[in-house]
Amino acid sequence: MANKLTRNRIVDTADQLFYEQGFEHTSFAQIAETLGISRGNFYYHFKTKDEILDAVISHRLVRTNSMLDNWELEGDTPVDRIHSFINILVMNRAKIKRYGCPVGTLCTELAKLDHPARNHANELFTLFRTWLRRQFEQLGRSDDADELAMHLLAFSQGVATLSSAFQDEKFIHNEVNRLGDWLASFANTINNQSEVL
Amino acid sequence: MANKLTRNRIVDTADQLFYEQGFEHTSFAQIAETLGISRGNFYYHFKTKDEILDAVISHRLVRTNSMLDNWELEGDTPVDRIHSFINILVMNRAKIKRYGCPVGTLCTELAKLDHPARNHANELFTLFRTWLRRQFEQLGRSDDADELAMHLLAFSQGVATLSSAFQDEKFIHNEVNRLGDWLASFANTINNQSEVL
DNA sequence: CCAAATTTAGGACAATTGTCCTAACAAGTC
DNA sequence: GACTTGTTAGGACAATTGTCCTAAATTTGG
Repeated sequence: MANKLTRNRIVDTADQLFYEQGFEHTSFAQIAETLGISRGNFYYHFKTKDEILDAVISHRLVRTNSMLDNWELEGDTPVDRIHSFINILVMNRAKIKRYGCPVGTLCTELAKLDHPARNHANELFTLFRTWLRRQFEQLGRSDDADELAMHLLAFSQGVATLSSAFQDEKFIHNEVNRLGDWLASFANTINNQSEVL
Repeated sequence: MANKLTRNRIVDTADQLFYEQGFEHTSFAQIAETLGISRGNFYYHFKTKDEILDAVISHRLVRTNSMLDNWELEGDTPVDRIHSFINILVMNRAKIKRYGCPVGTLCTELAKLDHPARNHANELFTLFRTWLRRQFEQLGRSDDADELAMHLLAFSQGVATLSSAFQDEKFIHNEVNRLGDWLASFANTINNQSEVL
């Protein structure tokens, strides 16, 4: 029990490699080699590749959850908090440009593989969706809070996909600024109807 | 030379399988088996897996190009033509729900694999981008035509990603309607500045 | 109808995959 | 210090991967 350390290191490394190379393209051997441990040791901690995937997803869920919790404590207004979400794109722009969105690309891959862990991975999206919905509700938009949450989520996904394809960080900045303007229209007048789109 | 047929059938089948399962997860053997031809025959037409990928991408480029050309002939106004683009989401909603966007998912996968054919695949995006930009220019939005094109492209990507993750066709309809409203704001007043986002 | 060229079938190849086993090592308990 | 438990190493396993070869079959052209 003393050595939860190795297990955690496996999860961390797998997490990173799955993100950068994709789940299927990352092999047992490569994770072990990256860590400098033997495949036998690996097998002791995880019987199957799917088990690592599950552990990685669970780990991401925990991390994402605590990140969202922090934003809820830090941000004074719902607009501030939504801004934190949008700013992920800017903060992680270098990695997004290279590998896309960690959530979106994983879910897309698992969907194509028709992988059992698909629903588990989708919970990551649900986490963001629910959190965003709550923010919009607090903005007095209870009627279309979920719609707005999905809209914002979709758009950030698209920005990640295109900035990766075109290798363009400036595009991220452009669209984030655009989103900032859009978000500002909520702040100015509570309960007004925002512009279309 | 008479038998360009087999080659075409290989490309068609590979195209479909790459879309539904991903490039890496689709094997030589599986394509051959699906077609009912031997792997040896396969090798006669394509020496490497990358060659098939290139052929598939080229084929998609040709098809996409002629589709865009048709839209340019059919649509009376730029708004009509852009509508044709947006409607891809509705037309292909069933497949998009299952496998995501054929262009986006392929580019994402090749980016993670750091595959030589990456740029080739990205030309598919460029095709749409250039075409959309031209439509917006014809709408009198020369200044931000490219920005609008990228914006629209990004958003459709996001819609595809999320509808696939949440297995939700209704979301596609919602967002397409939203885009319709947004687009209408261009039609009503040429050269007005549209709403943010 | 025969010879040349194209196309196909089927199997061999080394390399890699995920999985599994056994033996050695480490650590703590009595 | 012996013994149990948890951890690691290293290799074996069948299956699958992309690639390549050779021989048979088919089509084409004179």
